[in-house]
This record gives sequence, C-alpha cells and structure tokens, in this order.
Amino acid sequence: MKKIGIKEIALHAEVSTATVSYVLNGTRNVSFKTKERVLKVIEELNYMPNDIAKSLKSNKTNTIGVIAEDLTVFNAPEIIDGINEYAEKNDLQILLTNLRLQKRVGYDYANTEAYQKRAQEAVSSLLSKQVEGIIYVGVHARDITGLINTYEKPIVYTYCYAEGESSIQYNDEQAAYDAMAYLVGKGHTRIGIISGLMDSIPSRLRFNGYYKAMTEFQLPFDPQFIRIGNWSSESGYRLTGELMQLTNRPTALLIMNDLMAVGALKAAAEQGVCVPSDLSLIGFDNREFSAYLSPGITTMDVPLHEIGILAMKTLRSKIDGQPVPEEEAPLCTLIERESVAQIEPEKL
Amino acid sequence: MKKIGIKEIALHAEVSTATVSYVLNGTRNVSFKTKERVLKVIEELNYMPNDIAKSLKSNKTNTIGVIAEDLTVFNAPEIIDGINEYAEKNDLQILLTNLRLQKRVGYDYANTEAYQKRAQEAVSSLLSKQVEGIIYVGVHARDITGLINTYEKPIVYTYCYAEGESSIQYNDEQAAYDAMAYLVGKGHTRIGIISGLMDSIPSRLRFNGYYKAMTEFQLPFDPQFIRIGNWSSESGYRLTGELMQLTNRPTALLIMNDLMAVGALKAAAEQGVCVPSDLSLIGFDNREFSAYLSPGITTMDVPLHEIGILAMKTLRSKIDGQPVPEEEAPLCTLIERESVAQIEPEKL
DNA sequence: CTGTTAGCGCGTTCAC
DNA sequence: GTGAACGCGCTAACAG
Repeated sequence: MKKIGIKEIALHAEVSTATVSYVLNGTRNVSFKTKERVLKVIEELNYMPNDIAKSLKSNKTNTIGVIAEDLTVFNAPEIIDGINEYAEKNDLQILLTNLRLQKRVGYDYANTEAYQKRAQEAVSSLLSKQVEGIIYVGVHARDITGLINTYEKPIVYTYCYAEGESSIQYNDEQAAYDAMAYLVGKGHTRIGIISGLMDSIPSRLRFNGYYKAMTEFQLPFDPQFIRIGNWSSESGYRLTGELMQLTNRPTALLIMNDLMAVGALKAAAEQGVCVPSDLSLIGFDNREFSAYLSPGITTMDVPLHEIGILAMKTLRSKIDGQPVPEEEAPLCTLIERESVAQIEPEKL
Repeated sequence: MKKIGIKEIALHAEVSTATVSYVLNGTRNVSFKTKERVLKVIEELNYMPNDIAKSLKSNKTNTIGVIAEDLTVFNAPEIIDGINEYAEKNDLQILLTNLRLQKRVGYDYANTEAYQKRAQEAVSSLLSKQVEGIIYVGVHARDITGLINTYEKPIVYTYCYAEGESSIQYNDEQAAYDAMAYLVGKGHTRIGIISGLMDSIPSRLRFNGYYKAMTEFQLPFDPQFIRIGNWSSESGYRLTGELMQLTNRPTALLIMNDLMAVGALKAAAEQGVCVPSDLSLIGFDNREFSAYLSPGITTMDVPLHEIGILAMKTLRSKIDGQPVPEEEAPLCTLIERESVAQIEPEKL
C-alpha cells in the first residue's frame, strides 16, 4: 500500500496541492464546493499528514524533549504524567529519554562523569530532532550546573536545578512547617528531626521550616534531637534507634522521607516503642508503600503532578519568548494516616 | 545566533554540500585532506544535524511511538525502561504518549468507549510523526482487539493483546507452578488460591499452573480453597477472611497480586492468624511495598524490564520485515522474603 | 475571492 | 569532488 500524500489528493480531487493545503489548514478561503470535494477524497484515500515535511518548512515540531534521569524512580512517572496532561491539552508531543541513572551508576550522584557524557548525548539527540525545548527530571534535588549544554534552547529543570536556568520548586519550607504545626496541634512539643543529605536543597529548606516552627511555637530546643540521615531506610533505622536511647526522648519525629520513616518504624518496633502511641512519625513523599504499612505513615505529599504541569507552562513561555510568569510554588499536602497520635497529657 | 546547516559548512570549507554530507555519513570516500577540512569547520561552527530534513528524504525517523495506557501504574515505568535500554543501544528515539487511563476513566477498563477515541488519536498523532512502529503498554492484561487501527504500521502489545497482532507474553503458568512448588517444598499441602478477575489472561494461566501443581504433587483438592478476587486489596482481605473461617483451612495461599496479599495480611492479623507461622502467603508482582511490610511478602517478580526489551526486538523485526524470532517467554522469578514458612510437621 | 504555479526548507544521492 | 533533483507540504506571488 503506497503512501498517499497531498499530491495524490490533489490529483483525485482535480485541484492543485496548494488548494489541498489550504483546505487542510484553513489557511485561506476555499469555495465550499471544492472544499467538500477535497475533504471527500481525503476521507476516501485515508490521507495522513506528514508532520516531518510540515516541520521542515515551518520550523516547528510541536515536540518537547523530556530527559528523565531515571524513569523508574518514584517521582518521575508522576511528574511526567503532569507533563503529559499539559502536552495533550496543547497538542505537544513528548520525546522521552531515560538516562537510567540509577541502573547505570547507582546512587552515587556526585559522580557526574559517569553520566555526563550520556546526558549531553541525549540533549544533542533531542536537539537534532528539533525539539522546541527540554524538561529535565532529576532523581534527587541537587545542583547540576554545567552538566549539559542546550545551545540556547530553553530548558526547565525539575527535581534539580542549575544556575541561571529555570527550575521548578515547590514549597518545602512550608511543608516542614505545616508538618510541625500538625504535630504541635496533636500536643507534641519534643519533636526530633531526621533529615536527608545536606547536599540537597529540600533538606535545607525543610530544616528552615522546622526551625521556624520551633521558634514560633516556642518548642524546647535540644540539639540531640537533630539527626542527619542519608535518605535510606537504614539511616532512618539507625538514627531512630539512637533517638530512642535518649533519656528525655522526643515524642514525635519529622522524617524527611518515607523510606527513612520505614526504618524508624522498624527501630521503634524492635525497641518496644509503639507507633503512634509512644512515638509519632511524619514522613515526606507519600510513597505508595506508606499506605500499606501498619500503622500507615502520615506523610507530606509532594505535588509532583503539578510540578510537571508548571514545568511545561514555564517552558512554553520561554519557547514563546515571553517572560516566565511568576507562580506561587505549589504546596505539599498532608496525608493523614495512623502514625501520629494525639499526645496524652500524662505523658508530658 | 543563526542556525547553521550543511550549506554554511560547505561554504566555509569551500566544498559542495554533497561532500559535507558524505563526510558526515561516511557514505562515500572523501580524500583525507578535504575530510579534515570539513570536520574542522563542523567543529568550529558547532554544526548540529537536522534530523527532520534527513528523515524527509530518507523516509526513516528512527523513532518508535510508545503508548502507555497509564504511566503511573506500576508496570509501565519498568517496561518502558526496558524499551529505553534497547532504544539507547540501537539509536532509536521514543515518542511517548500517556493515555492517562486511570485518571481519565478510573478502573472501569471494560468501558472502552471512554478512551478509544483518545487512543486512536494518539496513534494518528504518532503516525503523522512518522514513527516506524508502536509499542502499546497496557495497564492490565486483557483483550483490546479492535481498539485501535495502525494502518499497517507494525505494533506490539505488552500487558494486553489484540487478535492477529504481536504481543509479548511472559510465562505465567510456570510462575504459578513455581510458586506452588516452592510452597510444597516448604511442606505445604493444603494450598488455597486467590485469583484476579477472570477476564484476564494471567488469571487463567496462573490457574493452569496451580492445577498443574495440584495434580503433579497430588495435593488434596478442596473447591472451597479457590476464591476469585478482583485484584484489589479489599478483595484479598475479604476472601482471606472467609478462608480463615474454614474448619480445615489452608496453610498457604497463592495470591495473584501483592495488593490482594496486603489485604490477606490484614485479614490474618485481625483474626489472630500469624503470617507466616500459621499461614504462608505468596504474591505476584513484586511491588515496591511488598518489601517494606512486615513480614515482607514473598512474591513472583514479573520480568517487566525484559518484556520491554522483547517488545522492541519484536517490533524491530516487524519494521525490518523480518520474521519475528520465536523467543522463550521470559520467566517470573521468586523473590523470597518472610511471608512463607516451613510448615511444622505437627501442624499437619 | 478562489485557484494555480513554483520555490523553499535541509540534507541525501544520482549522474557527471 | 560537484551540481541538481528530490522528499512533502507550505505559502508567496500571480492569474482569472
């Protein structure tokens, strides 16, 4: 079956290719009669436009490149889902590149050499395909300034950032503050914190929220309550274990991701500390597993979907050469489950 | 900064565009001297090829369309990761469409009308972009014959199938059989089963494996041990509750997905049945949460990554007009965790 | 206002 | 090593 193009349509409808093009795009008036005739032939021959040819002339591909550092990491699908939602509504196509960072170099994000070459190749490929812009989806919020060069093509970073480039942020400080306010509302005052690695912006911002709540609610400050984890379940386990050994231990823990909260749950169980009656936990990320644990982990849901949409909006503005609209950083939302209890007065 | 093309290169290197093209593609011998000169200019001017123009002439885009029914459903990222691995190795690009089926119409897969139009639009868009083939990633293994028309372009289905088209299968029967063999090896004989919906091929195949093991190992057959669930955690909870009420209840359960296994765990806990000492459970899917539950759920891991790779291999053969090589259906692998115990003789 | 002719975009490739 | 046609659809310029 031969490919049929605009030329065949013109032939069968006994008009010129120009007329067919005008009918197709509504670029100019075409008499009702010829229009009908052309449309009928298009229908009959099952014409399918060739966007490649179209793009060559128009210099527009309506295609956005998406580079995911690792598609199988939990945040990526939901961010891309947001990207897809926006793309669908705006007739944009997504050219996806998956760097497969985790599988390629494991968790050693600092070792950029291991994937910088591949990342730059991905960008070059996308640029060759004439994408109109790129969205980069990191695995882990960190600085990747200088990692890639897009040769002036607009790029928007999510879950990471680069100096001088747009990146989408959400309100991490507020999230931590909200989590604290929630714990305080439940009667807690001795609240410990287990952070993620300090090379990450979210860690620092969440600390800000923590401190802000500490001062605002005039909570007792004990430096021993502050622990630095590394995002892993193991670190949550170990640090919670340590915290439970303190003589005047915290009644609640703000934990910067659900993975560490799992470790905390395990440590508590092993030490005979009951969650939530003896120890309340609040995590971050709203990972799927958090709902299935017992107790279910109360957690701050990160607005991944919205981040995807915002990234597209921002990118679109840059592509169109418009100023990027200032948007409020989206908020995290508290997902209430069973890992936080109202503290009973006699325990204080 | 003006876009520089092959013409500028030719100009600066004082050769014809043809020569530049030959240098670029190695399509023909070019004298060492001119080649050097051309390459130097290419380097200096930072030339980037325009794949759009290339594709127009060559009629090859090296692009594969991927339609995911829902990217946020657990199987999709891993299948696509396999697709990506193959794509990277073979210099193929991925044009991704996410139907967002779950968010669009929820779990009512039978209601095809709700997304058929969108699915067909997605196909048409991809065809307009001149993809060389399409991979369809379903959310749920079922028959979608007639849902879409690809107008002769090759398509390969994963996690669903359509009559007369290629689809990638894995060995579900063997998986169920292996799971049973594992339970038998642990001393179990009274083994119940909680299936998924019977409109799904995996359900039926896994039943086959179950029956095969039942007869081969000469296990006592009790029709009451067979329960039909609907894949949801709730159904696992309900059916396990019922099974625990039986006077001569099973000592182990083969459960067709981890979600129902979570429900089973909950039902057991509520009825004071201890997993695994009183009841062994084995699930399917190796969902992330299965590792974090206590006890961790022993489960059959579905070879999603390999399915993605196989889909690409198959598609490639079809694109090249070669016969699709007969490959062994990949196997599931047992992930041993803590939900299965050796049965103690006195319990029999 | 409706329809046509012809050149263009950019890289490939045949014929010389 | 080169000139020029070509792929396919768009669109400026022109004609009726």
